[in-house]
Amino acid sequence: MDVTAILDKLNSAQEEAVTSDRRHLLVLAGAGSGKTRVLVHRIAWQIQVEDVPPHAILAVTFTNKSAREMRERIDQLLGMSLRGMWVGTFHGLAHRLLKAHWRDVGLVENFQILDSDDQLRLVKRVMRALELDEQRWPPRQAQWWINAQKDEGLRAAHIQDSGDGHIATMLRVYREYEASCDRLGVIDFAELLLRALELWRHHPEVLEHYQERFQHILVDEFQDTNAVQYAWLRLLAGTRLRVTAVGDDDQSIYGWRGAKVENILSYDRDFDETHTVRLEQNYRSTSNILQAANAVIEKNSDRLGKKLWTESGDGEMLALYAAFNEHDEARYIADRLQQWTDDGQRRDDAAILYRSNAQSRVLEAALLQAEIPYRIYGGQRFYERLEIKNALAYLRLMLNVDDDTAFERVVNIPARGIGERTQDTIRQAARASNTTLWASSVQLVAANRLPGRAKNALAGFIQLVGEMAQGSASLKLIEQAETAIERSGLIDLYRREKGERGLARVENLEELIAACRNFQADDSEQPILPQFLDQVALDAGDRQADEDQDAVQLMTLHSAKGLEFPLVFLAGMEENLFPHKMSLDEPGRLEEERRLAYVGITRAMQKLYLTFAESRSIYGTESFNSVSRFVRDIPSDVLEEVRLQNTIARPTSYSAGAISSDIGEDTGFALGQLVAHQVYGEGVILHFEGHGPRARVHVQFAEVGTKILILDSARLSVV
DNA sequence: AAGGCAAATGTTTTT
DNA sequence: CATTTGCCTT
Repeated sequence: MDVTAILDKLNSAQEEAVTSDRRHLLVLAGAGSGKTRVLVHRIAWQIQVEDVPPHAILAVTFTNKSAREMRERIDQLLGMSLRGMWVGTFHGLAHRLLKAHWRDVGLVENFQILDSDDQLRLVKRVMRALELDEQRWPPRQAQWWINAQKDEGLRAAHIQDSGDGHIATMLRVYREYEASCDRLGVIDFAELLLRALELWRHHPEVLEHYQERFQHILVDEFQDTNAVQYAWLRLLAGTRLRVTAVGDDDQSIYGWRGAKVENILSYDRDFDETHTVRLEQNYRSTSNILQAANAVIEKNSDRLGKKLWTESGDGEMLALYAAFNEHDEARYIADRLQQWTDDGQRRDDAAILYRSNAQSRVLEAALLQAEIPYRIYGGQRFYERLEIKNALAYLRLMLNVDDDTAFERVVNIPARGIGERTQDTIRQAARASNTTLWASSVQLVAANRLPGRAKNALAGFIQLVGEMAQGSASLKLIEQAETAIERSGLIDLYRREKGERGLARVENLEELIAACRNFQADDSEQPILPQFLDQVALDAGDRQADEDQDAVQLMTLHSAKGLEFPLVFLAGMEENLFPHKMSLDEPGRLEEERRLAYVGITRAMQKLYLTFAESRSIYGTESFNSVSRFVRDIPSDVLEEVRLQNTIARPTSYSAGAISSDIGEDTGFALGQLVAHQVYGEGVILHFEGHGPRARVHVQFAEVGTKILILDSARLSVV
């Protein structure tokens, strides 16, 4: 076997990782160090050199995107398709297992997946049934709590009722929620993983079967595994399977979602015969950028420790822009982007990253004004949109009229006179006779136990769905989707909806049809619709953005993980915003913010701009934050501060809002001068900044504190 | 049952 | 500030 193709172009650390023959392997892969490459090449190594059959390999990722990418790259490298190899997300694999072993874990055969939106609805209903005050007990919080327990592997029965009011209440909701899920035959995302774990725990024979089948497990983004995923892996690994874990403790940014960095920190304790390889050579960024990243992350404790380096040159300095406010910040970024494209660069190569979504508005406005095309990532995902979920609910009903979740969702959409009252009656009847909403509706109509109007409306619905379902199993997927969207009246409903919104909804429904057209079933023997619905439930649907236009990318730091851009802006580098004020009190959470900063910095390949605003309006109130501590951690020899007209070396400290100043010679004012403002009253001039029309002045007012004003428009008068 | 208004509320979100 | 939510009216 010629192994040169597999080892070709790997550096020594990468090669060490690819070829390691110790039982377990931990690859600590720094940002931009060729992590996916190592994973893919190691799989190729196992198949071609170690003669492991593809079906004995299990590769686990977190996102569908990376699963797809991995599969593609292996196919490419080996020049063949590896049928039989399992590559998927934790959730996808869990789903696959549960589909095969539903009986063993107490599920119904056609169990449905509950997404977070459906989950919240169900939690709400449960809480209403328990007569809990929604003010006092926000359903979102209960949902959060339940998921947190599940992520830790705790069922309601495992949790001790400490008598504490809060926990006791949450526990009651959890119990009821569990019961409801069982009754409805639905499972949420966390439950997929938990059941898959219980499958191993309670069915050794099943576990053994898979332990015999697989020889290698490879896990990507290992730092993001939660307690259940980790336990699942350890059980599967048993004493024979070999595990390759690839991850970066410095990029663990999902702790708030249950991810445990500890898993990677304690890997070689829990798995014996472990070899650890560090990938520290970076192929992405300039040396200056890496220096900044290293300096920021070094301040964290509890690291396994890594230092990125590169063979490429220093590159450009990092730039820091101190904006007067968020609008100034946005305008500055737009200016730089304009220049970038004027220099002949692609907008696609530039990204603006921020801590929270709320920051995107102002940036958008500035880009719009500057006529710079942009694309926003994040926000609502395709399959989570209202109109899409409604269409899918009709599809689910066509497949199975007893799908209560779907029934409830669309029984009155479009409005057909089946209001809250009628629905309540149906629910009660269903519960009383222990049957589904559909069955009890049929009974209620037949038994004439509803007011005339409601009865007719409900009978109409029953007939409609019945007709839609009729013979639909023999139709093509796309025809079924058309039925769901048109016959249900959904499309007309949204066509009538006025404004942008209605238009967008109609377009989205058309998009759904297109998705059906393109859908490829895994198993062509089986009916296609259920396969489509399952896939949709587990795939958020890559955010539908028109890829064709060259556009600047806007996204949160979290969504930027794994991506890279020649030009990056990190906007809003301010205390309280980043690190976010919610994370300030706990050291652990602060460290996660720091890792987020590290992730942000390491996205940049050539040029990195850091910007912050001295004044920022958040939710209507103005706040003055100092520059982020993460900026202050960047060594001054790789960072230069940008001023409006000229560039000066970065001052050594930013303490107490000290901003270097130019003297406003031609302004008629002097430092320390007493001035008056029409609104703020009297104050003292502290600093001048900039020149010409954008010159700013810092004034300490007696009554309202320090304000930064644009000199031209402030209309200050000498006292 | 739909539409209008006031009130509440606002970190990050792979599945 | 701006959007979503829930309550209330017709």
